[in-house]
Amino acid sequence: MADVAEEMDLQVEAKNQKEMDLAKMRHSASHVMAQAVLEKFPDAKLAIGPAIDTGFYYDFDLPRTLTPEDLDGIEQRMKEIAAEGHEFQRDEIPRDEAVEFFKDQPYKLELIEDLPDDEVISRFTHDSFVDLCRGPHVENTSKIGHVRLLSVAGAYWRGDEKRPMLQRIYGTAWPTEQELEEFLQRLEEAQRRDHRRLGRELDLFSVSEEIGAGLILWHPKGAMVRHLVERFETDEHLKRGYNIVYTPHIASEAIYKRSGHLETYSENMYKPMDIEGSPFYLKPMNCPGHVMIFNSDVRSYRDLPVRYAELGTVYRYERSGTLHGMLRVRGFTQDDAHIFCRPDQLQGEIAGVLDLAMYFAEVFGYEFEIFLATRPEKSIGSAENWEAATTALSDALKSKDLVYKVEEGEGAFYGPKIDIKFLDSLGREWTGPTIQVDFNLPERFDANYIGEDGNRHRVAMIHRTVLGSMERFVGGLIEHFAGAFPVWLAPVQALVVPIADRHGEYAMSVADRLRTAGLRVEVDDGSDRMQAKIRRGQMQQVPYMLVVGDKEAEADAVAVRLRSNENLGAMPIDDFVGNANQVIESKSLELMP
RNA sequence: GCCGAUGUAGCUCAGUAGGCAGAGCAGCUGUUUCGUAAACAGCAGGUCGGCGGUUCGAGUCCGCCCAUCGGCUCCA
Repeated sequence: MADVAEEMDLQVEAKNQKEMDLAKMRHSASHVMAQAVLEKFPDAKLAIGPAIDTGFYYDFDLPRTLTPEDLDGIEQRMKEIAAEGHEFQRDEIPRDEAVEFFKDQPYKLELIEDLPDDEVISRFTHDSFVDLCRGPHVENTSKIGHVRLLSVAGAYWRGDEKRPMLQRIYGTAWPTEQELEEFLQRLEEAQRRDHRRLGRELDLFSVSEEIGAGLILWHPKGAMVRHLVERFETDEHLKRGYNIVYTPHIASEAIYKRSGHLETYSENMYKPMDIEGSPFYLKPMNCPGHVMIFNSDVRSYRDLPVRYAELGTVYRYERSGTLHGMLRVRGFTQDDAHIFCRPDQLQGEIAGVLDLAMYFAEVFGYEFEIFLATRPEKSIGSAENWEAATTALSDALKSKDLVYKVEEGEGAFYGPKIDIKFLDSLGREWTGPTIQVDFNLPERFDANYIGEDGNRHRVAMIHRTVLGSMERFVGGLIEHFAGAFPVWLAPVQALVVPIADRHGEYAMSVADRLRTAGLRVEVDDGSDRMQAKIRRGQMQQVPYMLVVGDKEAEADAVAVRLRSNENLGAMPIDDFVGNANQVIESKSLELMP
């Protein structure tokens, strides 16, 4: 038993080894791809070609833009090179020789220039292709795995928009054909779940060119999902001692001067509008408003902590090319809150937020990963404050027995933070809760409280969100559940399906009873055959389809079909209502108790 | 914003060589009244993303603009 930890270590090591092998294989595949590209375009300038989580890429400066047909040809040639089994050979060369050797490759020259003086410069050669590379590589080109080229995209040299735009070819490589197929199927599955596609198919939301890019129109069904999430969110906050506040959507320039947003955040703020000669801004953040509420009165240490929560709608400028469905928008509603407390209350307050975050993760069925970001190089606030706040964050995490990873220097300039990433049912990461300690705003707004000693003290401030924004969160939910929301969130929970016209009246009476019992119900009283009605219900991911015909009308029953394709047969209406309400009240992810 | 691609009916898409704008699904009307994932027939539906240009004639060719999609973070 003593060896459990050791066993775990071995597993971690094995996992790391596997990842390294995969990266080695993929990076080697990128070299083979570069050879194929260079054969096709002898004048190509090579940039970099690393392995990434999903495969690999290589950036090229080419005489013309690539087409999908080019990719087919390049992939074909890669397979030939792989079949020929050329050995990867490493050699080291002095810096001046490297400069001479890569004299026609400006990007490689720049890379060499940036290498530290004492760095060994190495090349890898296979067949006719030589690349500046640290390695490592697989032994020969036959070991690059099962490769598929995926897409071509623009990418700035070194990610810098002031530098040349290169062409990047993305590919993936896997040890076996089967793993490649599984990966491609996961890609398809992700496409099938895309919230933009499901948003249209399930009539949840849309974006109108005439309203404007990056601005979400919530249709009744999507709005219902959002409403239910918000209601749950609000109830939980009230239970946990938060006070709800509302702050305006626009505010005068003065406040953003004082908060510092005009200095540090103006890139994301819209141009001001003129109100009787004074500039007003659309609010990009809710914090200044909450601070003003805190400052509207003298606060005693006995009043603290104060927790202001707002489903606050903010508007931020995002560059047109970065917009993405509901996930990256220009106007969105945060489930925002600011906690004002004494420094000695920080840890407890942070623990409270963690508790809430963990509860939400559980209810929505997300796994999660936690990151603690510490003081960056450029920062404000005293070393003692940073130390105390960072300790409060980590102690709060420890008090909840939560495992976390420290990200040194990744905190905001105004304070350390905890970032929690939700992992959805496909294992993909989503922005989750964040908890930030803020040293900046209390200073700028002189936010304080009267202590036991009768003196003024600087208040401690926590900025936190649990769901992020309603747009991003609901967009994430759509993909997480592939549109099949748990019953408590389903916009339509039950679809009553009369078999023939003569059952219409009974169907209506069933629907009325269910509505009275609090369920969201629709009746499909069209002249389609039952099969067609069920099909529509299935495609709309309605959890319960209630078929009613002669037998059911006679027995005061409904025949319950679940969207999981299970047919439960006839059930007294009261039994169905009891079951459904149990599922709904418990926010179960199952369809039946 | 930048690179590339795309934009035709509510949705998915076809449209050949520049010569009267099409299909399936959805919608509407009628027939059918049916027991667990698509009944049958008919009808209607379009500023071909927008603006400008070339042409006798533009969905098709050219220019500008808008929007959408894939990227621009994973650093030999």
